[in-house]
Amino acid sequence: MKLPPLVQAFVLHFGEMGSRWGINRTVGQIYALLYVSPDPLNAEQIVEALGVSRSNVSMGLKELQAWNLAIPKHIPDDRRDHFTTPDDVWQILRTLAEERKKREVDPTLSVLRELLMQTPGSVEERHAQQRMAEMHGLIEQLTTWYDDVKKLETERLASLLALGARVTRLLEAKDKVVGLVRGRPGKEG
Amino acid sequence: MKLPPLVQAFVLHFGEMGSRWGINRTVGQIYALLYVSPDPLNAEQIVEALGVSRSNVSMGLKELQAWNLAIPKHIPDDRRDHFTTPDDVWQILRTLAEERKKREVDPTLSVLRELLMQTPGSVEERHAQQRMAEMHGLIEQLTTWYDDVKKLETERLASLLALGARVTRLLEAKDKVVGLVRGRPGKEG
DNA sequence: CCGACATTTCAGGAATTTCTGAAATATCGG
DNA sequence: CCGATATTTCAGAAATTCCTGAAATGTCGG
Repeated sequence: MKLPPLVQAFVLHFGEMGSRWGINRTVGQIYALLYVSPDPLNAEQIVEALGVSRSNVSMGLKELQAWNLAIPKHIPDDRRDHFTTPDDVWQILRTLAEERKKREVDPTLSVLRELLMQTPGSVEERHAQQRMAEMHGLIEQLTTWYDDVKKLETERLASLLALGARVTRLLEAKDKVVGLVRGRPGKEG
Repeated sequence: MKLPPLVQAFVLHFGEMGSRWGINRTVGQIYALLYVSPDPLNAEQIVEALGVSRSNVSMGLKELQAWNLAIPKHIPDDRRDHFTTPDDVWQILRTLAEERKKREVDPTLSVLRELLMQTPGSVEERHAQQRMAEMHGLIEQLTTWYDDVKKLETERLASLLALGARVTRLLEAKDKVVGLVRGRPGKEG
């Protein structure tokens, strides 16, 4: 691997973190490399930069494309595929959230739904089902919120983030004034 | 593994998902089992329920404790350690977020900070640093928001979630009325 | 259809992670 | 301190995941 020191450090870090993020080292490194690269790179350039096999790069790029984290960019008069990462970091965040939800949350949600349909055959199963219902409720609430928030444009999302928890205070104030929660007064004393 | 069908299905699912969550099968299964169990379980009971080795359970429990996802419960007149999961699913969510942040985000944040301190030695490094700065900015904003929000009690967090993206509309309305953003008028036309 | 080049597939070896059984350590009542 | 019981450690076996090189497949201009 022959890369400017700064880039190399970044790439190596992403490789190491890979396992914690549920991707493998090469995939992490390829992503990092594409992310900081000023121009789209082709597979051969990645091979040279990272010192891994051509086939490994091919598989890594395929996985990154499945994650929508590497996008092919055609370079005129060049038959080889070139790749970049989406350049807007907010878009990357959305993509990441979407894909992780799809892979890590949705399957569990559907299993929970299925199990909650069944009739418990014992006290233990009855209790287990109650716990599953709690988990299901939480996940459903989170995903509903997520589906809702992901539609926001970057600018609004950003300003919402910037507001942080202060948002509650604002809402409470507003609650009192406008009677937002359908006539009920504010909750806190 | 001899478990009521409902429980078994749940446990097996968590085992399978384990790899996607970055934990191993046994750890996932132990967690699932404890989660749906009406009473705290000791290591031997887990061994019997899951059909894995005693030592594996020991290691699994240790890891879950490191994640604060298994908590020891002392049973009177019994020398053996018994374990449960925290019962409030919201608390579990917080714990999970906290631990994942610590393991998956913080190291990257500190690497980024370090690399951003260095002086770039070429145009490529200059560009790479700019990209890193973008990533750093995003992560920092997210963690600031997270630090802020995690202090909210469950009830407020829940009602904030329930509000979802509608929160922006409320804020815009309020913005216009109260002049929240320090005298600036609302942004959209 | 051919030849040149680009990419993908895939069997099997390498590396890593997980799991086990045996031994070591810890903790308790007496 | 002893014996009984509970837990942890850890070396190596088992399982899984990752990576490579070779072969197959795809794609283009001519």
